[in-house]
Amino acid sequence: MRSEGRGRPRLEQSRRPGKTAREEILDAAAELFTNQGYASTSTRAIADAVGVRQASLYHHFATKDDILDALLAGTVDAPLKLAGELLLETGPAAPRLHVLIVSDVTQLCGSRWNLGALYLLPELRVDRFEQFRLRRAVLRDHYGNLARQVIAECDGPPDADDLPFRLVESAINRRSDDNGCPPEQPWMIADGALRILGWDRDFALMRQGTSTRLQIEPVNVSA
Amino acid sequence: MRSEGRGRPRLEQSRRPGKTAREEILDAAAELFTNQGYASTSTRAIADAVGVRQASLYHHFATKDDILDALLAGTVDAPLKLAGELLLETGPAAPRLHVLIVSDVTQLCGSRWNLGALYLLPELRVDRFEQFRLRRAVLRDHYGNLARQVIAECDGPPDADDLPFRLVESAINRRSDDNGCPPEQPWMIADGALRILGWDRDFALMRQGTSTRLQIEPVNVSA
DNA sequence: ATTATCTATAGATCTATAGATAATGC
DNA sequence: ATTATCTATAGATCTATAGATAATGC
Repeated sequence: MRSEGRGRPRLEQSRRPGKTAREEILDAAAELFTNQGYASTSTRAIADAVGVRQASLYHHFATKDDILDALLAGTVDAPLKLAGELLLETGPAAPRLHVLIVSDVTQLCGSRWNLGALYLLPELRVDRFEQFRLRRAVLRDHYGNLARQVIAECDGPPDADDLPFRLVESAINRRSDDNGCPPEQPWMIADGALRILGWDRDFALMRQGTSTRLQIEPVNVSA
Repeated sequence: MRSEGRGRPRLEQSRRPGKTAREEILDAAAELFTNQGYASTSTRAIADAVGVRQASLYHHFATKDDILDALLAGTVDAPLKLAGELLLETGPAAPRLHVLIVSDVTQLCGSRWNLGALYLLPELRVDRFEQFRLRRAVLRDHYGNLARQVIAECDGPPDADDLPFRLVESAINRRSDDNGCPPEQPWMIADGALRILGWDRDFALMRQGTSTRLQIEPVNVSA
């Protein structure tokens, strides 16, 4: 995979996807963290999965925490950016929320490893990960913002504003329980989020609009 | 807390709730596992939190895994029992699902420690915890069963049958993110679950029936 | 000279076991 | 005798650092 580079050659051939050693390490760590747990995965195990010596990891990451942080940061950036853009748009909130959800759930279900399963780790409660916790809280707040607009538009239940975010993240649990999501998962969750906010109009039309905007192949409404 | 018992006296006084040493250990472990993580919590830390020597734990539990298993088992028993009973009843499914959800979410939000946060631990993927995984899968299946009945009754979206279970467990995430749930959380989730299945009738009446059956004080419908 | 790897290891754990000890129960 | 604790420790880790080595770049 890697062409021969600068430093001393490795003893074993590279087996991981990734153009750089850093990417190889992140891929191996993601697999092990999601399948065996963060604290239960030793730096030795990561190194073995990459095909380098344990100490070599420390040329690329100062600590084990830094590896986890790099993985987590990568999962919130895109959703946060999209949510920020959608919040600035005008017009009815329902289609914007629908787009955000389909995009996020597609990402959560389709990413190479189910990194979302690490979001609830008690290990993240320390200072080291405050940055990540804050960014996820901002994303949650953006969801709440859009949700409250939808509720106002449909005269829906005022308390339900946190539920769309929770439904989106439930894709993580489903993927973990079933070793994957069904292809319709993003649409199912997006429709469900609108329904739970009191929106009850033409779901087929809504899906059409979202699939056009995201340039994702649409999935038929099943009801 | 404990009256002087059979064996050699402890060096330190007991500081934990629990009538037996076993209960004290479980309480300490629950606090540490949910706040610092399972693998990151050493048996020494548990022993310190109880006020005994590290080796003394092994008189009550053969391994650290056994402590976790005992904690997890305690969280599924009651929901599983109630779900089984409700499934055997006849009549419309919506009120039965509503009762199950209010009961389960009340439990998830009100238990002393947020043990649900351990459900997604990758560490549970090993044989040792198959029993627990199976029981949780059965509970999920019961939810799916009731959900499909509601969907049939209301001509709701057929794909949504997994979502009530996911909404219920989202209370775990909320509790983790906000260090607690608002008091209306069980009702909000129960109503939301029905709504997402296409049920859209008198929520106030439904809450009334559930609160009567569970002998829980009702919470006003906010919409 | 710089870079990325390697070997070797310090020092700090961590789980679990062996066996002694100090209570109560019979 | 039985029970629940204690002390002590074996043996296996685990993270991170120090310093050597083998490439490329200038």
